[in-house]
Amino acid sequence: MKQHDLHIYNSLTKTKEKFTPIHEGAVGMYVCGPTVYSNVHLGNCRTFLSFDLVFRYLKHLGYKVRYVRNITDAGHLENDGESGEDPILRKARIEQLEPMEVVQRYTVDFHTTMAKFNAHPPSIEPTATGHIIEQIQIVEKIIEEGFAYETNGSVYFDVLKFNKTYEYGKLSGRNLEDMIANTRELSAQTDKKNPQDFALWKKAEPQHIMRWPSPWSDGFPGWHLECTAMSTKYLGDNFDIHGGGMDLKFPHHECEIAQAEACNHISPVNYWMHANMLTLNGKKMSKSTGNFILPDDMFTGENDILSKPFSPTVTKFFMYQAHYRSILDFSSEALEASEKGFNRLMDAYRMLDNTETSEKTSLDITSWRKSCYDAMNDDFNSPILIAHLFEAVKFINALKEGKETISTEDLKLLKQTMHDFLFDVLGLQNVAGENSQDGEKLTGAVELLIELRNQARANKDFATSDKIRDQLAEKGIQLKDGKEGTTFQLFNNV
RNA sequence: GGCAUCGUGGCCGAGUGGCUAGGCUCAGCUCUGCAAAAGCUGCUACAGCGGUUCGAGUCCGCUCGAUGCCUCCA
Repeated sequence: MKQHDLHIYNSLTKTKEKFTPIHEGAVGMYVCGPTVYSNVHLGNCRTFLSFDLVFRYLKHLGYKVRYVRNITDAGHLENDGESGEDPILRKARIEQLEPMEVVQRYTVDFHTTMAKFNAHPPSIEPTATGHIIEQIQIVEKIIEEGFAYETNGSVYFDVLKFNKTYEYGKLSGRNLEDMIANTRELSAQTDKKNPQDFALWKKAEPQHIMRWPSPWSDGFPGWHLECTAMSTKYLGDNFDIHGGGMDLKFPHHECEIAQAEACNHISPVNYWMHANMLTLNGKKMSKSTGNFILPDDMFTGENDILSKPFSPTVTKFFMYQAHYRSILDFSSEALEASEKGFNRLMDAYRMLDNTETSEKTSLDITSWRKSCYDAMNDDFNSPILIAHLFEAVKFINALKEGKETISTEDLKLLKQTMHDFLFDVLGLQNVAGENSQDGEKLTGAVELLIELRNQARANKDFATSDKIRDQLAEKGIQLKDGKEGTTFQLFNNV
């Protein structure tokens, strides 16, 4: 375990708190995963990448982390009342597929996309449909405790009754009286005692395909239940971290707290973390409004929003240049700025391999390294971390020009630290790809052309030399003349 | 309407009451056959109004504006 002083902003208390896990050296973390009825869009990805950073950093600090992220494969209704359609069923109807075919298709898409972003898979990835029994047991327990009631084969959570003993609304800062006063009801609620009550179990209509037997009816679980069932099953009644998108804070996470407290009489989560939204045109990315971009469309450049394609690692770097609790707006200009910075950062890192060393070091590497940790320890402040990494870039470039010096030992520490943060913590990828066989062949061919060009330049045959340079550029290969010869770089995705 | 968050230089985006965040753009310079690339230097902002304070982007109040949630949503 590395020594650290990690502080996490807790949404429940609205303050940064020192992180102390329940079991020393181990962390239990649950994150709400996607509902797999369509391709994950970039906004969904941001949340999962925010928690990938958390996962990676906790592991980097030496914790044994059990990271549970669910797959919601039983769709919930569009509203909690009597009407509305399950989005998975709707998709299955439209595309004439079995619901589980829909689920399978988009689960695979989700995994493929996260792999492109170089996100670590969670330790356990449970599905809602795989935990129906556990969910039914929780409903039974809540009924037993007196906080739920059955009406016409459906079971609802009695929020008003719960609120007499516990506190409903403490996470999202709402109080029940206000909510009741401001209820806007469009259609009559026949089954619920109160509009604030939420479904634990819903009786299925005859046409509803996804259904399971239960003590109350053939039906399906309410949409807040799966997370309570799976988080407590794999992490215990009380665990360290629960994360999710800001838009899940209410009602989803509020209801999770209520369910868990009704069952176990203990607040389930010590640190609630909420990742903020990715916006497009100033508005939240959202499947239902069509205001979103798909990851693959941005990797290929086939979209109307961006001027060019961007790689997964650049996209991730762009996201990490903003703090996870801030809204981030997505635009072509902002992506381009990040891409240039990213390339500069990677160039500097590569340069460390052929850096000359001296007796002394003109920069305090140890204290620089500490400032990197300080940034991450302050509620995973990746933008500050990246600012520090750019300070190192400046130093590395100065080394090259002989304006600064570094000892062999410090060079090793600098390189190790850069490596740790760039690749282990941020999970970035060096896009060079020199290792493949094709890459070697390409390198050989381009180096030959570079040699021919330099001969032409020596002979002042600039017509030939410029032809080589310009035509390679047209093919997406950029020559870069430096003091120590010419190198080349492939334009991304051309 | 209710709850919450936010408004930072040309753009993006950090900021624990007092000291230059950082990236990109732009300008100048170095390098170069020319260019590109690369490097260096420069560009001091905090929505408005009032208050607390020796001192506020940072705390308090009001005004204006934006966003999220209150229906499925990361």
